[in-house]
Amino acid sequence: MNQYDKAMSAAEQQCAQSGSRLTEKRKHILSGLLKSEKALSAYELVDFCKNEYNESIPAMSVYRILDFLQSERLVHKLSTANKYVACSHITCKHEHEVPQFLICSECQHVEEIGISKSLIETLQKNAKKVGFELVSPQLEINAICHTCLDKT
Amino acid sequence: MNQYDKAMSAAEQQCAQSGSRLTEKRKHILSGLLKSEKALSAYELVDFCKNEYNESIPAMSVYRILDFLQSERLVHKLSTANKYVACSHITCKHEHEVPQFLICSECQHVEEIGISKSLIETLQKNAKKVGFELVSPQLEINAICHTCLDKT
DNA sequence: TATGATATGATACAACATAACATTTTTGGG
DNA sequence: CCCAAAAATGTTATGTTGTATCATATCATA
Repeated sequence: MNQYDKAMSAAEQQCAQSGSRLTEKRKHILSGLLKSEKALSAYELVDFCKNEYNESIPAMSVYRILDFLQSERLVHKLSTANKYVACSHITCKHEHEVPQFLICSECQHVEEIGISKSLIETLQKNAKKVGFELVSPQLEINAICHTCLDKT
Repeated sequence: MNQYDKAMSAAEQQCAQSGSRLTEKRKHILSGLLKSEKALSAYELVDFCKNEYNESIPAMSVYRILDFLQSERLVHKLSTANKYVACSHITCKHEHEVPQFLICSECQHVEEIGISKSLIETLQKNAKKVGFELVSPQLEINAICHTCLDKT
């Protein structure tokens, strides 16, 4: 079974477990994110569904579906880009770590990595110094991927 | 001289040094950010100029002025919030560090702190592992400030 | 099959942002 | 001092992201 199918079936499982439904439309949106190299905007997902499935989903519904997928921890929102990505760890069993996203400023390619406990502790300590408590931090860092670096 | 005046005069100096002009309108926008507890959107700055100076600046101009102020390193954009803040270190002489912003999810209060060399190195190393080079990273972390924590 | 809960549709609009072109203001050389 | 070039700002239109509200459809089950 390839990565895409694995992710889809893991998503099914996740929803079954939480007693929610992974409907056709929700699957289509998730599939768009899984198949894409880049993070996609809600409106790009509207286009994807039109092109791939000849299905017209209103933007409103896409936003709702994205909210649902985020609540199931299947999708992340990149707030710096106003775009969405499938969680890279859908197929993992272990608890999700605090996610960190590296976003290529050139090609928009995104890598999701975990943050080590010690790094989080450092961030927490620094935050505390100025009177803040981290809640559910998520790091988004703009960088350049090696593919794009090599091109220049 | 109070903090506000210090910041303004440091901004003047900075612009003089780089051979650019800190016009009235640019000063007004910067003053809005300096006086505000929170990060402000471009449109909130339009309102500020109307209220404070009875001056109607089109949104377009505010965006241009914000671009200018950012290029002079007097202002930062918080991409997660689509809002803008005055740099906390306008009055410092030393080189600007990579900035990190703690943003209160409740009251929108923002604290800017520097990131230690060692923390940056760690981030850099982690990025490299997945094929990315940091360029000019900026961390934005959503958290809760103690004032808001105490309220609940 | 009726009922309530969940999911989706339709319409309108708010908030953030930029493109393209026009006008005004500033500045420095003749 | 005046003119030309450069810089700053104005005007208008439009693009992009996101939400509010109310209507309708679909599903799960008693």
